[in-house]
Amino acid sequence: MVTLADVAQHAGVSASTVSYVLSGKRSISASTRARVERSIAQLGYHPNAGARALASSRSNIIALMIPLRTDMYLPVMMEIAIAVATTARGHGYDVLLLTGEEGPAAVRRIEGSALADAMILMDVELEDDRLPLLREASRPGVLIGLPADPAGLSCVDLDFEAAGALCAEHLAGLGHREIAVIGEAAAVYERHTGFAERTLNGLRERSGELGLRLLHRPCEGSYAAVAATLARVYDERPGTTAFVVQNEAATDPLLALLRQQGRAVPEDVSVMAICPDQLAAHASVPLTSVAVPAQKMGRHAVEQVVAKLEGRAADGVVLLAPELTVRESTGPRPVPVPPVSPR
Amino acid sequence: MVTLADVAQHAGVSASTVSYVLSGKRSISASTRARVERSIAQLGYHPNAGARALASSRSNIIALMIPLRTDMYLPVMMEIAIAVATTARGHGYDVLLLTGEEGPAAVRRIEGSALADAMILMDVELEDDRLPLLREASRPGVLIGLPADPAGLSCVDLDFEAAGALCAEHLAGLGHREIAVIGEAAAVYERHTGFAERTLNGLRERSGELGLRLLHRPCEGSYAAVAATLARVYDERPGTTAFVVQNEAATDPLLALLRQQGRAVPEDVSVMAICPDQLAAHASVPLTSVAVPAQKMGRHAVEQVVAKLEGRAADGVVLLAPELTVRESTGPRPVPVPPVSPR
DNA sequence: GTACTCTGTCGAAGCGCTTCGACAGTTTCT
DNA sequence: AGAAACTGTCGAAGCGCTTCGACAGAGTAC
Repeated sequence: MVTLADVAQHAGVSASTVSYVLSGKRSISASTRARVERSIAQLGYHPNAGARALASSRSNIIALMIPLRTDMYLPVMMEIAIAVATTARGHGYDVLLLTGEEGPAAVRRIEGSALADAMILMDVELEDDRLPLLREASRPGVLIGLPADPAGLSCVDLDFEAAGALCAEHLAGLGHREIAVIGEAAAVYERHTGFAERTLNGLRERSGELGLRLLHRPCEGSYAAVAATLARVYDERPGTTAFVVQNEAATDPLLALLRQQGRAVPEDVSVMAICPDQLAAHASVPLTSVAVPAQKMGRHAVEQVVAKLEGRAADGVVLLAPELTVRESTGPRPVPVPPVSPR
Repeated sequence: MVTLADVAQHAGVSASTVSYVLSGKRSISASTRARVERSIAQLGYHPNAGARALASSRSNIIALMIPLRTDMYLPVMMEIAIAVATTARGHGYDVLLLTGEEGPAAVRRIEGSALADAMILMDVELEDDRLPLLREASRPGVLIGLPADPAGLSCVDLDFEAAGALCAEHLAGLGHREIAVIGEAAAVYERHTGFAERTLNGLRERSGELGLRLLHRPCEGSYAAVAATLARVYDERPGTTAFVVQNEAATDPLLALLRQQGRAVPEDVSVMAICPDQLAAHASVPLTSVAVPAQKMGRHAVEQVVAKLEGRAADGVVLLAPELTVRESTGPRPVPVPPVSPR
């Protein structure tokens, strides 16, 4: 194991000089710097993380807490996690992966042990147990999601209200009057993760202004569940001409079922989704969608957290503006065919 | 920040005694232990991770290197990652998340900086750059996957050859004679990640023994790609009566397309998949499948790595036996309808 | 030429923990 | 009763690094 002292000896300088070369916190003459850098390279020196953390009280680690739930939108979580890890590395940080399992105790543990310099929390609920602890913590934290009370915290999320509104506008603009929302599984609403409710609020409000009739049904992602929900929708609102889907797993089954029922998309019925772009683009009918920008969210969260660590950012909520991409699954409202009058 | 010394003073003992209470490496009288433990609880003490790592040269961190590729089987990766994190926590370890981006340099960095005590690598290629470094490293490593030469390394993976064989057996047992394999995207084969090739080997070998005709086509997961592949298959082998799918994303499109073409599953054509159980169970036709046991793999990898850290395990390859679950998508080979002879 | 300011380097202290050897006090053996 | 073996606790050293104050030497100001 190569140590700072080894490098110092090899370069013929003192240990502190090597340290200053590494950190840049004091000026070093060009010749000394070069000599030290050569020694570092030759010896293959890497600073010991523990010693560094102990001496500087900075671990250069960011903790990322992901939900444990294995039932839901894993791809989005994974994309965020990868974006977080990649961005963090770019800023010289490593990422510690925590699962939601430990709950608030994890926050305390990280804080107490100085394992990480900061935390990023995913899957935040409206009244999350971890938030009070995070507010008191001496280390910065950033949420991906939006709790009921974001005071004293930094948050990054998609503006789901605006996303909902955007959907309503798009469909209203195409002349639709009755639309159905295929939502997340009921459990998601019960957990009050917020994003689903916010989408719904946005949809409802804008729909009201635009004179759309809205029907919302939570729905599991399985084929059978989508089939049941669809049947119910047409039963309750036969005049439905457009769907908004906010459940990644439900889009494919929905398209398959509509096709099976002889309803052409978008000629007979329009479908739009709130989901990652990749998914929308690869569906059996490329879907008009509002993107869930997983990568961007991960990147923003890290940048926010790093900014706070460097003391050049305050708390605040960042809501990313939703972007609508029109693909092939939405079209004008079909002209209602007048029933053939029996003569 | 509460330190060991604070606890010691509060409990009226020396620092070393507190340390021994924590580690259990020397015997401590029951009364002292109780007193110390009460102080720890009262003060809310957490050992400083950096100091601990420095003094003991063990960080209690396991590094997990996941692929950066955002194109492929993210859910499986995520499931493994979550299982790794959960299991590791159960053994007192935290997990550091690295992306494949850094490549071999990451191995060197972890080794040099003593950031982690051990590494788990995912998405291992047959001739992986990281392996030589890992073999020389002083810290144990475990691969999830199977490289060309596993000598000097520990590996955990599904026995994909056996999985392939199992598929062939199942279909042969139902009387099928011509089967088509819808494989992973061509890029996966080109990358030589191994698992796809191994599956194919298993399928080929057993098919040969059982007199099955096999057709293999790599295929992207998008709807359009599956449609093209399917058309090609029926063009080249009109007598195909069963499909084996090894590409999570392709199953749904395949089922939808078959339905669309008026081919009933399993009456007219059988479909089986190699994919996580959850996915198979929720498809539009519940799929007979060989499970990819993501969680089990993650758990095994951690247990192996912990065993090595504790000096009670050697290198070795663990191939998990595949398990076939018969659901509703496979049935006996349809009786060929003799063409109606024109009279 | 004296007084001052910079610049570049060094030595030493100390971060909070683990661990080794020492040792007082108690048991057990003979 | 004395030797031998434990038990339970303590003090001190040291893990590899950062950082503070000190200081020699060079440059600048008057």
